[in-house]
Amino acid sequence: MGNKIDVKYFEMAKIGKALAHPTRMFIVDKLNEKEHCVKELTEMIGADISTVSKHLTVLKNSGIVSDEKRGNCVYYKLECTCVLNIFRCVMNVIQINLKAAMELIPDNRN
Amino acid sequence: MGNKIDVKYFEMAKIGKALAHPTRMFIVDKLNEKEHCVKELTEMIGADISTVSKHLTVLKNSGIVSDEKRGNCVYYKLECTCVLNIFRCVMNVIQINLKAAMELIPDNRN
DNA sequence: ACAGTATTTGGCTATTTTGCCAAATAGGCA
DNA sequence: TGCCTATTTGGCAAAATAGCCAAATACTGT
Repeated sequence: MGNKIDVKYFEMAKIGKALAHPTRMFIVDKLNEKEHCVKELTEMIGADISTVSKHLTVLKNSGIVSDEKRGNCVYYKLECTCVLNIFRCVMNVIQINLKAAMELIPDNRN
Repeated sequence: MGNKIDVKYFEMAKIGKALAHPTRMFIVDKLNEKEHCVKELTEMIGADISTVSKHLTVLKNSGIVSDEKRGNCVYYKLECTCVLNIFRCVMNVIQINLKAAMELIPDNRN
């Protein structure tokens, strides 16, 4: 790969990677409302619990979420709420894309 | 994969994926300053030009950058400047992570 | 200690992503 | 037209990611 890329960009990409999966985006969105344990998230997602656990590990390793064990369960919560800015921006990009796509469609008033 | 994940999160993850590579983070950072053609970026990055071209295609497909052909060259520029918020947030997360890491290191005043 | 619940880890396969090379395409200019 | 530069595309091998199952781990309550 490119050998002139500063370490900084690898760190940044690590956060990008953490957000590069629908399930993880979903998790971040849910944790925004309130903390959840693995089992709760698993039920919402509908995948194997080991899969969900691994997604949570990815998010934790990137620093986006943190976990705390209480009793039988491990609760995850958003560590950095500025991630929500990312959400807003992402929705913005999607909207821009959508608008551009609409313009390609022939106007049906003609 | 999880069958209960809304389409919305797939769209969001598509943008995450676009930012999930050091080279692409680098490109976004450079395009923030000013537009660049593929050759210029390739020289900065130090990879094969076809590789850089493919990274740019990924960014373009996600809607983050746009391209314009002028004469012999194709110039790319940031389409959605709100991506810079993502940058700020990402740097923020990195800083938080760093601080946490520092606290693990035994204080050398002792 | 034992059973039950919640979570993580190991292992394996399937899929996706990368990155290089070579070839194709496009525009500028003699 | 023919040559040169810039860029994209096709193809392929290497690497990274995802998701499931089974097994290991951790904590609760009996």
